[in-house]
Amino acid sequence: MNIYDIADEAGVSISTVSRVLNNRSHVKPETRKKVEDILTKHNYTPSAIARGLVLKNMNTIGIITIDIRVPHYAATAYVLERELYKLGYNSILCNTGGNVESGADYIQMLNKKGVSGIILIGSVFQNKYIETSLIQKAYDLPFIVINSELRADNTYSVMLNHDQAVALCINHLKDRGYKELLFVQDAESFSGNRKAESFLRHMKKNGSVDPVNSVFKTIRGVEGGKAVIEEILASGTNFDAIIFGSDVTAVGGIQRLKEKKLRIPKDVAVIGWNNSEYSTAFSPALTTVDNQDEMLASISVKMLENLLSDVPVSKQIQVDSSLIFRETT
Amino acid sequence: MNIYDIADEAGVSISTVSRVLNNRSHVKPETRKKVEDILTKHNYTPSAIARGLVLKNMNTIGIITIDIRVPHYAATAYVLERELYKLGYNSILCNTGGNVESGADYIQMLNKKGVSGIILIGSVFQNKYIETSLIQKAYDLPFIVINSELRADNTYSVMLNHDQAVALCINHLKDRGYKELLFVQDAESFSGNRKAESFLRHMKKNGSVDPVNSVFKTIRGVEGGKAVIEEILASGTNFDAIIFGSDVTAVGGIQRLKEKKLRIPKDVAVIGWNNSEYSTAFSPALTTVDNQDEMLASISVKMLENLLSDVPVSKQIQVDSSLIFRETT
DNA sequence: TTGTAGGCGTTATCAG
DNA sequence: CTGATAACGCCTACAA
Repeated sequence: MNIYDIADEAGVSISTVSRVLNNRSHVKPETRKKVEDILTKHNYTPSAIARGLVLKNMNTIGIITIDIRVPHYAATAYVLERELYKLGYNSILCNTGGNVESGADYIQMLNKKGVSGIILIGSVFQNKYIETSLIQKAYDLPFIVINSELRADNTYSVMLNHDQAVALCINHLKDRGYKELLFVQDAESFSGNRKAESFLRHMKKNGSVDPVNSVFKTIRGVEGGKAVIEEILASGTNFDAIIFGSDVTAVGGIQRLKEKKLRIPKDVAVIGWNNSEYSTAFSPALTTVDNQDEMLASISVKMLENLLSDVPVSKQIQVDSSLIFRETT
Repeated sequence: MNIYDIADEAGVSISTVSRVLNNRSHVKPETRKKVEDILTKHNYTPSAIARGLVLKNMNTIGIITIDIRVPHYAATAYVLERELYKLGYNSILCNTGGNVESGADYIQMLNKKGVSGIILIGSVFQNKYIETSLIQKAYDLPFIVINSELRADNTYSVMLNHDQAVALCINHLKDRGYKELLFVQDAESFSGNRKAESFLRHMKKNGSVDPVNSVFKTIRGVEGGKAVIEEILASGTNFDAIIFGSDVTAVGGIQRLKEKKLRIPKDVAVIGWNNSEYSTAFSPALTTVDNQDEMLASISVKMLENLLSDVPVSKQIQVDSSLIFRETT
């Protein structure tokens, strides 16, 4: 059933059918009614593909992430998809699995499928490869990058103000009387690096004795958290507060700290990051940084919407964070 | 840049270009080479939309779920997307947010965008509305339903063998010497109901004294777990083992049990469900049911692939589960 | 082996 | 207010 069939049955031309379909003016009420009846009678829906061909636009956008199973990414993707849908767009989900080439592939596919734009969640691309090959493959598509950045035209970044967030943590801990702060970086991503750098910068500024040795690295997760505590203890570093790059890692860290008979927050204060389910799932409940996933996602959609209607948009937006106080500080 | 431009530059017709594009035979090697050079020179990729119009197929499939933020669903979606991509399909992600009408909307959109099939993760639709309105909107599309079912033609189900999984739990607990088993249902979904029904059936078969009062309901999550323990305790029911509908809820339950000075697994055995991150994040590590998310997803993709190539496919597939033994039993 | 022409289902531009 | 007709970019008989 296509527009011709409808036109025939209504005894009008396809132009008229098209007009009522897109409810344009310049069509007599009676005619409109007649066509609409037939439309609903057949439960007719126009082919988005054919429309896409002429409009060069399928009302879809691509969402690329490393792995949708990461709760933090899923939270972002959820809001993106829902907001986009409200605006009439469908979302094509792409998981690169951490493979950059696979990401470039996706971009090419998305491009030929006529997406209107692409939103990247996190550090999907981290090397220079991207800035040559990849952007060529879709140089006229707008890219929104959440919590990372791409050095190319028509790419826009929306990110947490990591620097401000870290400052929040440090000030809170200082206020509470903690003096020897540590940061645990549990990802080599853009955000991970930013947090660590900010931490170092603030510590130096505060005249901390040995800021350089106050950052420890581990892998994200409960085990990583346990391991890094061992490492910190073994290093002989003095500390009375630890900021973790994410809640899961913090949870692992807390477990090991407890096993070592260190009381929280009496002996050691702990701050997590993400305000995830983990932060309230166990006792003591984690003081944590609100990652603003929903906000970042909403802003990204708004930005894309503006971009697509030629409304000027700033190249980068940073969103301030807030601390959620619970039992570990 | 389109197929005409390429043809012009190569001094051939568009049919020839089309042939090399789809690497068909019947084209002289030299001609092919010549065209290919120009193709790569311009980094040309054919428009999937135009191709879709004539082929009536965009090589995309729709994935509908209630909420991608649910880890269990995200795990499924991840595998679905990756496997589908290997087969050349892109995935359009849809979150209904629990709204059935919104789900029907999605189906209509997917249909007019020319998806080749739709995969539902979980109990996206649970009422009769679906079976009339919804199926009409896309009656010729194949539907694969994971861990739920739809009463309509061309819908196929892939699900965990809940009955076998529950039997596994019960037998394991009995073997360990536990006698008074309880089941906590934490979702009114298809799976949730199936687990509870299976539990009841097995308990009756085993001649349990009061099977009916051995199922308690709560809401999914840490708080739900805590609450249901209070309820169980208040009810005066005797018990020495509890099977929870999911790990998160079990984790909450364990916390409250511990607070009540009940030792695990000495006084009470606990089994979770999903083998999620929660099951190993805390001590004691949860004995849990493997939900087989990856397997269900893989099978779903395989099924869809067969369906799309007219290979006969069974209407329903059930996958046996296994128990992962840890410290709570 | 290659080229021509028609069709896929819309939208858009002109006339009328 | 309405109707031809030409795109949109590709695939595919059918011809050559």
